[in-house]
Formats: sequence, C-alpha cells, structure tokens
Amino acid sequence: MQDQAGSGIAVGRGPCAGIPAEQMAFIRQVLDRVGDKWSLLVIATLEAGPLRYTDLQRDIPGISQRMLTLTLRQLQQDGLVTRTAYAEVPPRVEYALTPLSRSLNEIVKQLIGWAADHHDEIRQNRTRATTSVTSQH
Amino acid sequence: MQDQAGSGIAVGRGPCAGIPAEQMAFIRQVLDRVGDKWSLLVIATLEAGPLRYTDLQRDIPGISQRMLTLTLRQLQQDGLVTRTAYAEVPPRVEYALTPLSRSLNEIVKQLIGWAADHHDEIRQNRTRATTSVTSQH
DNA sequence: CAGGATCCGCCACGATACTG
DNA sequence: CAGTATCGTGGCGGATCCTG
Repeated sequence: MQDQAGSGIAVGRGPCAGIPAEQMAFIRQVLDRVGDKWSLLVIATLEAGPLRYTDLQRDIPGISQRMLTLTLRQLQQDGLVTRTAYAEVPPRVEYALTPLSRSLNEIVKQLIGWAADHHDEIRQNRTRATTSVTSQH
Repeated sequence: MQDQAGSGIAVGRGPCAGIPAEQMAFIRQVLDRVGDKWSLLVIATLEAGPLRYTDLQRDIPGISQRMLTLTLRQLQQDGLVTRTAYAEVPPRVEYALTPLSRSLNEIVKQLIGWAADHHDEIRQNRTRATTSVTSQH
C-alpha cells in the first residue's frame, strides 16, 4: 500500500480505493436512510417506548400518512423496528425499536450532538468570506 | 415535565418536545448534508491532504462537474473546506479540510463502521418476516 | 384504527455545451 | 485548469380520497 511517491498512476486515491463497490452501495443506503426526512425522527420518537401508528403521527409533527407508512416499512424491512399487530377490534398495531436501531441511534445522537456543538460556528462561517487568494506576480 | 399519566394532553412526546424548532431546522440541514450524495465522499477524499479541482474529479468516480462544484461551494460555505486560489498560469485551486470537517468526519466514520458491522445482519433481516401477529379471540 | 391508492409539484442530480 | 449555464429527468415527499 506504499504507492505514495509516484510509482505510477495512483489510480484511486479516494476512499473508494479498497472498498469493493458492493459495500459502497450498502454504505450509501445507510447514509440515505440517515439523510432522509423521517427515519431518524421515527426512531428517536420510538426511543421512549413502543407506539401505535396514530400516536406516531401525532408525535411527529408534519408527517403525512404516506410518509409514515413508507418510513415504517423501510425500517421494518431493515430490522430497525418491529411491527406487532393485535387481533382486536378496533385493530391495534404497535411499533418498537430493536437492539439494532438502538445502537444506530447512539451513533446518530453523536451526530446531533456535533451539530448542536458547532451550530454557532457554522452560522458564523456562512457570513464570512471563505476563499483565500494567494496573489503572485 | 411529569405529564406522564394523563394530566391532560401530552402535546409532544416526541424528540421535538424541548427543541425550539429553530434548532430542528439546523439539525435537518446537517442531516441533509450527511445524506446527500457527495459531501461525505468529498470530505473523505480530502482526508489524506489538499487536492485540486481536477484531482477531486478524478478521485471521485462518477461525480459530475456540476455536482463537484455545488458540493464544494456548500462545504466551503459551511466552513467544512477551504478554498485556496493561486494566482498563476495555469490557474491552480486547492481544497482542504478544516478542523471542523475533520471532527465531523470522525463521527461519520463511526457511522460507516456501524454500517459495516451490521451489514450482514440487515441483509438477513430483509429476507425475514418482520410482522408478528398476536391472535386473540 | 391503520393503512392503501393516486395525483402532482419540486428539486437533487446527471449530461452537455460553453468560458475566463 | 477550473469552473458556469442550461436543459432534462427520476423519485422523494405532500395532499387528498378511499378501504378492511
């Protein structure tokens, strides 16, 4: 792995160097979940305990039925939430976290923490000039 | 804050309970950055050292000029990369990480690590039934 | 109560052509 | 070399109506 100083063409300097591009696709999927609008919010809402469909919709302001359903199915599919249906009238369905989603949530909370910590710093950066020019004549 | 047992309407159980919704918007921005297609990849690529525009385009397979430019401007705007232009012919511009982006990258690498760790687990979940039904008559 | 089905606007992203 | 400008597209997400 010591191709540092010009043995030839350093074909891939990037992080894609050793990654088999099969795993890359998976990384992307995870990142997409993290980036999408509701997944993390649903997980965070379920952190305190299991909830029913309607409760989730009430506790997550602004989510539509469509998005709640879609998000839950995704999470369920990945094993990030469990869906338990009770055969009653009226019907009752409860969603709950899994150990997997709890471990994910821990990481994400660090990310949230980072965001909170550097909130002001970033806002300041946005009002500042960011390009430095090295004049040379 | 002990509204647990029905003093009235538990207006917000969710994580949006105490968060002033101003900060919520900011959290979302950070999450969007993390979720978008190229930001993290650019940062990861710059981790080993400063790079020029063309180098980035070569080291990040599949990125278009448009997206590279846009991503760099976003990151630059937030203070996650620095842009240094050298007044030479031919022109030379170098992008580099900042302490801020390095700290972000540390968190993100944990996320990548999580993805790698639970890769198989999730793939298995996707082939399994996820809904449990509690029959009751 | 817990969703399914459908229509539609928006915007992230890609491809291409052009410029200082 | 390091971008900008413009056009076209897919799919994410919102709103609304309907069902078991």
